[in-house]
Amino acid sequence: MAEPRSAASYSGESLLYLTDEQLRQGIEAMFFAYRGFTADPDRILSDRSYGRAHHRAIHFINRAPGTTVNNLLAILGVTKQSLNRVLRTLIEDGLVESRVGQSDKRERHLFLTDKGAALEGRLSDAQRARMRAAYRAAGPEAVAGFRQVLEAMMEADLRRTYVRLRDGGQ
Amino acid sequence: MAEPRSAASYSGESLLYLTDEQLRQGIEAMFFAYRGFTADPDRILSDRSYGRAHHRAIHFINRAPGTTVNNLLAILGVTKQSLNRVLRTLIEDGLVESRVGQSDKRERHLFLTDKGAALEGRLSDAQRARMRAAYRAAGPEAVAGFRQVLEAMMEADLRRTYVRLRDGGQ
DNA sequence: GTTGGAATGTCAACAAGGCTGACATAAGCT
DNA sequence: AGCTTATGTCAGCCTTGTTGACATTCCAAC
Repeated sequence: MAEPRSAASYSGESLLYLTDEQLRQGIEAMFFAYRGFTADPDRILSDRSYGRAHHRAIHFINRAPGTTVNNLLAILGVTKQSLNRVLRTLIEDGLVESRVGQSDKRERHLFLTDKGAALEGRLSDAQRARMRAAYRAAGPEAVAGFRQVLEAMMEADLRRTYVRLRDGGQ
Repeated sequence: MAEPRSAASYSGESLLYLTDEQLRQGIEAMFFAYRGFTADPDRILSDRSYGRAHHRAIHFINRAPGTTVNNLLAILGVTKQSLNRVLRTLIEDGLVESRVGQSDKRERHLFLTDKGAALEGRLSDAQRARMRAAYRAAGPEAVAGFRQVLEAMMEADLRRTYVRLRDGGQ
């Protein structure tokens, strides 16, 4: 007990929100909340023999129509082989269309079909409904803080991707 | 355009934070932030042939020493077969100790060994360091909002588990 | 022009970690 | 004695991550 705890050594400003206990509560909140976050789409997908990976692909193709496979890889952070398997089933099932690039024929540009857009809508609606309820319960100031902390938690390169998507999309 | 958008139909209070676009940004923030959230522990574990499932088990055994298998199942939300596979390797490797219950000898109470506690420390330190940086960057009000929104996003039964852990643990 | 490297995407095989189902064992409860 | 509960285990399946090998296409250097 010779050394004061770092949180107590600044008397002017309260740093009690940075104690190990507070941080651990935040970590556990993140863990439990993420389960809620994915629960509704998971339920919808469990029928169709699709999983979370399909959801992610559909989401970002909808978000940036015409994106290339390579682009999607960078966003999703998986290997191209892993993504390819998911894309193949989505293409076979007629949810995604893959068009060979005009300028560069190595590239494939990805689009949702009507059927794909329909599933995307169902998944988004469910996920947004939960998000909306949480936002409404917490209020606008809390939401602003929520977004700030999440943004600070991202790895630098993903934060750039996130911001680009956010500012590019409307 | 005959119908006004729901966000615009209340003139007294700004509900602009509930637009679909805002909600989608929140969804994507959650997705990218969770990657950052797990990145550091994942890196540490990738050497050892352990994965995220081992991390979760170790975390909650450390959190509630002496917890039973059934208890842990409820917290983690996986099947006993799945958890058992993870626990078996942790016990074999001498990170976790399983003691038969005194009052009810059917139960197994789980504890971290010194070796297990050492790994838990490394993992927590890494995860807390990122959390601390994010908290510090965002500030105390943002952190309060962050926690509020996460809590509102949990499924009801998990929120109870979360609150019980939070209030029980100091 | 040809050729060699880089970029892009596909196929095959494997591992982790979810899942269900069936079953065994031991212990508590009625 | 018989039912229920807690736990562990085996077998087999699925999703989704991985690496390695390979085909196609583009581009730049020669």
